[in-house]
Amino acid sequence: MGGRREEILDAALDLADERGLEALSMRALADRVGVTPMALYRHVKDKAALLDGMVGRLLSALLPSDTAAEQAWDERLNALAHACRKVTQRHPWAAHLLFSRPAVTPDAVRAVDIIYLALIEAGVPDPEVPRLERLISTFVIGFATSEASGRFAPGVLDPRSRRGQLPDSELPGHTRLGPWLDLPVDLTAEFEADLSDIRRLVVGAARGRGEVGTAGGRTTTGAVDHSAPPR
Amino acid sequence: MGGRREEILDAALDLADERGLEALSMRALADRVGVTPMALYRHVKDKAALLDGMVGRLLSALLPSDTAAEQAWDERLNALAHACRKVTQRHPWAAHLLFSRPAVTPDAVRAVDIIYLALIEAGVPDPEVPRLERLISTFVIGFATSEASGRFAPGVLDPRSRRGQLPDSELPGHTRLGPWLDLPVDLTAEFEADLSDIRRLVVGAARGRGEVGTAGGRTTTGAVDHSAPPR
DNA sequence: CGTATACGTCTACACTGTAGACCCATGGGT
DNA sequence: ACCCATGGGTCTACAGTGTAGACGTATACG
Repeated sequence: MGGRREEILDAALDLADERGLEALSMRALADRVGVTPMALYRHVKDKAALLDGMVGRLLSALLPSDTAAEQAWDERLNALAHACRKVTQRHPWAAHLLFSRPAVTPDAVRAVDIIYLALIEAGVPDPEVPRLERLISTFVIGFATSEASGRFAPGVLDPRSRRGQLPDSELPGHTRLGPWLDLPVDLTAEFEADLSDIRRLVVGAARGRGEVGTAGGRTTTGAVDHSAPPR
Repeated sequence: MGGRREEILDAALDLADERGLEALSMRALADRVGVTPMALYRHVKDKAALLDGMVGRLLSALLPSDTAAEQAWDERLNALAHACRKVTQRHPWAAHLLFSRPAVTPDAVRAVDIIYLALIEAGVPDPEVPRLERLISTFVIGFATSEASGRFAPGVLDPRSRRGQLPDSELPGHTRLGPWLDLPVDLTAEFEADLSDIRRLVVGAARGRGEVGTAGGRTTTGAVDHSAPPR
């Protein structure tokens, strides 16, 4: 009963993987399923709904495949982050959709809950947890999207020629960093390092930390007000 | 000489602001400019090039409007971040484009340079600067995009009904956080808090920091190898 | 004068998403 | 035996989309 919808979604996934998202038209998809374009609308309200269904399928297939709940909080966070990156590596077209559609599917909520639990276990005070969840997920999805859509490096022009557009005097930072900019980046290592930094940030939030403050004399604590519990 | 192109780009900006990005067709734009669709192609290679030109114009108009270079590094970072968010607040459609098109325009490079300089001045060791720049810009753009495309909250369903899809036993994190999830979030305050956290992360990278380590016994330092300077 | 250059128009093509009407097999219920 | 609801599929048609190609025209410069 109704396995047809999943067939269609999977066909759409394959098609997008092979020929890119912009090649995913209702007609092309119908062709691949071996059916008339309009037949798809029996199983999918819209093209938008089709896309939603596709990311839903991705999330359910790859995110909460966690058999191990015995790991430490930071390992669980890491696993989730890497799973997310793996998805957008396998399906680069999906990255943008993760941003456009709010995380409203059950599996997405489940993923959020995993992060909540990890933060709580890390000792982050309850009122801070939602903010940190958003911070983490935003960064992870942002990194994955940047990588998938080529915002990080190579592009068509290497950093050298990119810089060439402007006189060196306009770009003191670039000239100062000089050779460091030209080496190829190992994005996996960088992702790891970033996650490690974020982990540090979480443990910082776990102890009340107010003394680490910035060098610039600013006094904001980085915490939103949580003096009074909500009614 | 060629002021026509800017006229067209500005008309496109206005149109996208008023009626959204999906209403920006070559025909509609041509109408607004008072011209035939094909006339646009004299000034713009593609529709893609049109979009690129639009974000270029946004960046050049709003990002490096910095008259004050006398501020401390963290204030300059803050200013840049807030400018970015302001852009995507005024032009929500632009958020996705920031991710899709690599930062290749001169103004984008200039923005990157500003971040480089700030990090250097903060005392971050040279080899770490590019990574931290990517981390920061990724987060800032990610936050702006999330906000602009409704990934953060309200959406159509409030958190209560969202949670309702799943049994509470499946979402221990949500139930534990309970009331904190239902209050409206002040995204401006949250952004500020996030930036403050990131600032802390930067000063952490500035001193060699290796002792803060995670609670879980993991020993990664978060730094990529920078023992040997590149040739 | 001639000619190049910038700008614009018209027509046409191949595609897109999708509304509306119609068709046909299956399986119960009466 | 009938009827008819339901799930699946087809055909046609419409309004839009981006854009290639050929053709026009007006100004500026040799």
